[in-house]
Amino acid sequence: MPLRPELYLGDCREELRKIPSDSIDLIVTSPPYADQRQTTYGGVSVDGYVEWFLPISEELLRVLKPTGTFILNIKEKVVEGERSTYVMELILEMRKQGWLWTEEFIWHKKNCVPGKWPNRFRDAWERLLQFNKNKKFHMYQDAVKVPIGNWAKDRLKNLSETDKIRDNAKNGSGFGKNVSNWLGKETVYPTNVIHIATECNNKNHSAAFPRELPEWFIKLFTRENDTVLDPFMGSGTTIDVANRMNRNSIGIEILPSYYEEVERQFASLQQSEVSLNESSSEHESVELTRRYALR
Amino acid sequence: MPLRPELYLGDCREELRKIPSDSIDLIVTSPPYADQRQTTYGGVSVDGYVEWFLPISEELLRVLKPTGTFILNIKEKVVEGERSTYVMELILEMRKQGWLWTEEFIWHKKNCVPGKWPNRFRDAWERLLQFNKNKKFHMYQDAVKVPIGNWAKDRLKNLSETDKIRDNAKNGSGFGKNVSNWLGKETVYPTNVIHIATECNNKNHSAAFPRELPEWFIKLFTRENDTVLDPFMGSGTTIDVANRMNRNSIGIEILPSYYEEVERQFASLQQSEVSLNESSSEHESVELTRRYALR
DNA sequence: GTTCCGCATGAATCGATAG
DNA sequence: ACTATCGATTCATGCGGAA
Repeated sequence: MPLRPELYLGDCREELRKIPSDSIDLIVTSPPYADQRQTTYGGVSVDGYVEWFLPISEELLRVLKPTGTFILNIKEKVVEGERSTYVMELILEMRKQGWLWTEEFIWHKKNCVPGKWPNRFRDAWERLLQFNKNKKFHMYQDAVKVPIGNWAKDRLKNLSETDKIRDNAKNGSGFGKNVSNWLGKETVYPTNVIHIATECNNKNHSAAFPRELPEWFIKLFTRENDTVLDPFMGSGTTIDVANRMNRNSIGIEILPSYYEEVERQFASLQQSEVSLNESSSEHESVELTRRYALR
Repeated sequence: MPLRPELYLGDCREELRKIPSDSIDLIVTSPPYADQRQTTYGGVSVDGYVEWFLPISEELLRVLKPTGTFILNIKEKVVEGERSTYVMELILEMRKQGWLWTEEFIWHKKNCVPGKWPNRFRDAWERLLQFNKNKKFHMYQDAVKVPIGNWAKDRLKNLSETDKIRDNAKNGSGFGKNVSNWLGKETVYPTNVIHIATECNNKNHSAAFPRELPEWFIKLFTRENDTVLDPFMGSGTTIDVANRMNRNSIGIEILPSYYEEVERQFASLQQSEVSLNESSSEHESVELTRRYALR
């Protein structure tokens, strides 16, 4: 029986109050970065960022289960030639709230934004900050093991010289690969560097971050029927991935256009699932298995 | 004619005073992390780390040229299940000293230490913090260009009409491109993620970083005959690389065993130079005299 | 069914110019 | 002097239609 996401339209500072304490297993979110996405969101300034975020993180601390995890995707921008310090300040302040700053994963982007400047290179990484309420938390490491051995050797053989120079570490990546290829291969635990590309389709809009990112953290920190929360839902990537992975999901979005789009998406999904159950179309289930490698 | 490194035995808090102000083009160093290498700097505790480092960074600020760069390789350790915050606190304090925190490069380690812990994965990255005295500094970006990706071979083979003119992004993001400008392009600028392997030669050195790391920064931030400083020389990797790249180099090391080893290494190099020096130019000997006068 | 190939898309930043 | 706007610059990827 498919789970249905719980969606809220509104400012998460308000909407979060409707969520019971100690009820969420995993929060994965990518809030609007300072002075970014001005066209869609109001645009939180660099100076006021920490002050703006702290009431939200306070609520997130309340709703998270003691064994749960909060993954925050963020990156500071450059201001007058310097990296801003608001992310560091945010970490320090969140610790005062009671959060533990457990780990910092790195999202190493294979395709980062282009551009050239006289005194800096393109920014190819973002922070994935892990916060917890307690030193003990649920982590299902086996769920994200990646293959190694012959598989990696064969793959490396086919890479160009360029690729060998720039990217021949397969240990930290390999997400989203077809699981059937891994059968019979040895697997190892990944590292704290996640090396994947941003999604850039040539359609109307692309996702905030690639599906593999929430997928990886959902695998790592939750099991089926656990609950995943994204207080900055956007186009609903995290919620959609969680839903397909049989997790309960809660999404909050302040922009009606995004909210309605996600709502439509799940309404139509519900429809197709009904017909799927009736005709049990082979093609659809293969498609789902291939794309998300779940279940 | 080969340059000779200038070596100091002692605590860099003292030894740095012997170096003239505004004389260094690049500082690349990997200081002992908190609670590591206890025998050398007496085991700097996590709590006292910032306090210990600030007098050193103060001196480094003094000796660096206005156009120079300071690259600090550091990573916070885990204390009681949490990442320590001393690196963030250090950045904030160094900014108060007058340093600009220009950029944070990531060293993505291809082969990181093996191991497994119940609630964290292997640590596959370290920070390479870039600090400067001014917004304008020397950066020789062309010296570190890397081969272009394979996509270019096919992509640039036959250009479409839109490729031949400037093609602005449809969404008003401000991006645009003129692909025809790329014809014949074989190299591109790198990103701020440096993806190289740790060296695993079985020498009994503790935690020297791979030669490619200082080499990359020396290429990027200095030219020949510029001066490179490593106040925590260790086994002398940075100094040796700088020397071979025809940069002047200054190394400070507190441990006699390390110091003597590096000195021996360059003494033997000197031997082979003596025979060459009989036909040496005026300029070179003047240079050597000046260097030794500093000691 | 595959593979090939064209194309649109970026959580950007700097410096010059205008108000 | 100080702020706001605008043009220039850049590269790897996934998608979809064609071969």
